[in-house]
Amino acid sequence: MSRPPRKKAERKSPAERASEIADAARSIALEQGLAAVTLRSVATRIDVAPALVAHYEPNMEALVAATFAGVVSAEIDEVVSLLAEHPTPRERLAVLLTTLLDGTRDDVTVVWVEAWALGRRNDALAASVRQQMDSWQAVVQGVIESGVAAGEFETDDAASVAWQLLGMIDGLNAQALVLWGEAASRGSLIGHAVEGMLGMPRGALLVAASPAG
Amino acid sequence: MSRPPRKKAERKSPAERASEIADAARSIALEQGLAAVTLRSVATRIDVAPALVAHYEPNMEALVAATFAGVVSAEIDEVVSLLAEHPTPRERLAVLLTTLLDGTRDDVTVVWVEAWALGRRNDALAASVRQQMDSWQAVVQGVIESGVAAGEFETDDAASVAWQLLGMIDGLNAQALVLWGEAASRGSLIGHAVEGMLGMPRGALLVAASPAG
DNA sequence: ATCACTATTGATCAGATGATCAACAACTGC
DNA sequence: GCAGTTGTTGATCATCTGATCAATAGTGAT
Repeated sequence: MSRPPRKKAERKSPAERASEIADAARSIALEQGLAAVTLRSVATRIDVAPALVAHYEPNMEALVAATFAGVVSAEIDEVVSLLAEHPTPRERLAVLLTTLLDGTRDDVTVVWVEAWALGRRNDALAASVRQQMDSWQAVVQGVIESGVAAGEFETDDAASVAWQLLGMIDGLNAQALVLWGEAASRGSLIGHAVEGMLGMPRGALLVAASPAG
Repeated sequence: MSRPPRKKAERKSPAERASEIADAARSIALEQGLAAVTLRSVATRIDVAPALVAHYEPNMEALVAATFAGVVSAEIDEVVSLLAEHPTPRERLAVLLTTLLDGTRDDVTVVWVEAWALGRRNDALAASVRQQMDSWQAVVQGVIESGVAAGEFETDDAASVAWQLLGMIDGLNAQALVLWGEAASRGSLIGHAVEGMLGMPRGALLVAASPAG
């Protein structure tokens, strides 16, 4: 009862239509997960025939993979610029943990979780996943290395610590996504865990993390 | 070229057939993931008509949920009995981390990851996931509490530490599943993380963890 | 041996999915 | 204006999914 049968879509330039498709795919992914990004769901959202979406994309695997990459790289950029606002490595690490674990980005977490699962049957997506994980790792490793250089952290393998940290964050977010209220608040204890990994005194990391936290 | 067209399935007792179906679903889940557990894949594996599987199960959601629960509860039982072989809480915790992070159970990790994703569209599965997470948490919490009582660990919230620990383990396993060789070895650093969470001296946890490790 | 019971099946449905292609129609350049 | 280019579409396919149901054929009880 809500579909005024679409007449004909406005004719647009390929570039414009392509980005419209990408945007639609992106918002569907964030709202309903990657699995909901289908030929027809994308077409419906921008009020266009399914065949048009197929015309613009080589195949759906590619669109899903590209959508995943877009969502995650946007998240990375956002966090990176947030980190840039803070002077010391300790602060940056604290902000990193806080912002990634406060539940603000649960929609992105859903995308991650579905990407891990779908990636087992979508090679292009699997490649995107590995690539974005590498990007994340590079960001975290950078923070850690600067902290080591500044004498705030202590480790001889910043790369591994970065991987470990990412794994922990992802796991806690996935867990929170499923339990949703049942589990303990994430983030309070991970501080001590990270202190342990980086040879910091107990409580040194999250002291005065956010001004009004 | 490999299907001698099935003639007729042997007639079996309901109990026997039901467990045969459960077993088939279980092995499919471990070999190919939960998403591969379909009416037809299960029927094919036990060489039976799809309708028979439907006859034994109220619906596929239920079978998938039950299969997940079966896989995970078996894993829990296995780990619990492994823990029972070790006397001190510190050893038990070390064994717990080691056995869950050595890659031995990657097939179960796949099931977990797909359960998180599929659970968003399968309520019965979502309920099973929450239930099994609770079971896991209880096991870990028990280890931690015994360690606190023995004066080996230090925390005033064993429940939260258990949740945190599980989240970390799940995340690291999921990560290892995707990267598979690219990432650092899991488990070496988590020891220090856990030491941080439980107020232990650096290196105290994984010393002499496994006899020949 | 015959009968009632029931495990099992083939056929079939409805609903998704991705994908292709000839045809239409709106621009653009001449 | 007219023609060529091309964005767009409807129709249609092939596959996969879960699910239902009347009909068949073993099985155990009498």
